[in-house]
Amino acid sequence: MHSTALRLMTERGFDAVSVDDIVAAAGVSRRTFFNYFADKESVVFDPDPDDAALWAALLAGRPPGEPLWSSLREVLVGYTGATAERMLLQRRVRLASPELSGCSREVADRFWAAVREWAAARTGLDPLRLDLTVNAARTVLNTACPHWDADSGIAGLHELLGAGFDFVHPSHSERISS
Amino acid sequence: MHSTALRLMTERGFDAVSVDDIVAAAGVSRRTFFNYFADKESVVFDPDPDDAALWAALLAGRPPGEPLWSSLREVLVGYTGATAERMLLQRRVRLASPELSGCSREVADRFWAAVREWAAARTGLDPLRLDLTVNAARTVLNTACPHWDADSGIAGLHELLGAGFDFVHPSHSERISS
DNA sequence: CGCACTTCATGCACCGAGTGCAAGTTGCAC
DNA sequence: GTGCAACTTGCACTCGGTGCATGAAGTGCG
Repeated sequence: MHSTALRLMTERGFDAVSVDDIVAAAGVSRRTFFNYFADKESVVFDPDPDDAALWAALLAGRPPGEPLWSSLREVLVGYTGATAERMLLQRRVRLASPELSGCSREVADRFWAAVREWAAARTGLDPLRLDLTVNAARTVLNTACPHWDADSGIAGLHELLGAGFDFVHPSHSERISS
Repeated sequence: MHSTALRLMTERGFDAVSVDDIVAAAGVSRRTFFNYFADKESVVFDPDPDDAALWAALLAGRPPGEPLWSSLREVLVGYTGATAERMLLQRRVRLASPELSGCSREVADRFWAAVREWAAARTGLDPLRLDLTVNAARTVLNTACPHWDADSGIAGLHELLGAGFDFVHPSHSERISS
């Protein structure tokens, strides 16, 4: 069902594919679709259920004392690398769906909620600066993706991420996160 | 109609107020509502029609040679200052509407499109870094607002904006925008 | 085998957002 | 008055999304 939906969306674009189209093509009922996906956007942006374990491992694997900003970069590189096919597929859906350009979201909120929680437990940053840092990382990802030429593969995205993380560099994040 | 809608939303929350509620309370037809607002969210987030002139003046008023990052901060301070009542009202709607917490948007896309265009014409930044800078500014605003205690007035927001702009400081933006 | 139990898909009725269109209504210029 | 433009309205319709009850498998067990 998932792949059917994504196929239709890459062919026709997000808005041009209704939920009825998807369930008809996938041979399931409309209600079943909404048992699996919270909404239509979830088809594109929600991670595999077991991705939670993946990003938890990535977060847990960051060496103690590493600057928060560096940790965020590495986790994003690791996560997008491990889910490269999904990222590429997603990119194709976006290219076919100009109406999604206003949607600044590349990975699910659950991911960022986990990141924030992890960062809060790890650093002594005040809440404002903590949110600024995490949201800045999110912005780097969300800004890099539209500039990403999918033909360059996931390495191309990682290059953009690296440049973005170097460019947007919240001050003092190394000193504070020690 | 606009004030009626905002009043209902601050009382009951965004989702708990249907468009039918609004038009019934305002004494207009449902269709007329959608002649004035593109969608329900526009009631909360869209600017006054003549705000466009305001932000255009703010952008045009930045001294030549000023670092892009500083310009963005000053424009945001100026804009939120000039529309202080709206910002405060908006904050109250958000507080009454937990369902809006996932919506990272404080001012309309039109505003940011204008900012981006202005910045593109003004600086020699490559597209990626340009988007990173503008989006970082947007993130600072969107992050500051949830941390804003509306009782502190618009000055409280400006304090958070200042701290945010100081903390998130895209590298070299002074040198490049010269 | 028959029985209970859970799990999952399904149909159905329903709500709310949003659009297209055609028919009015108002007001203004001539 | 007539004509015209701008605005409002009602209506029918599409689509996304939810609550609920039903019913079909599949599983463990005596």
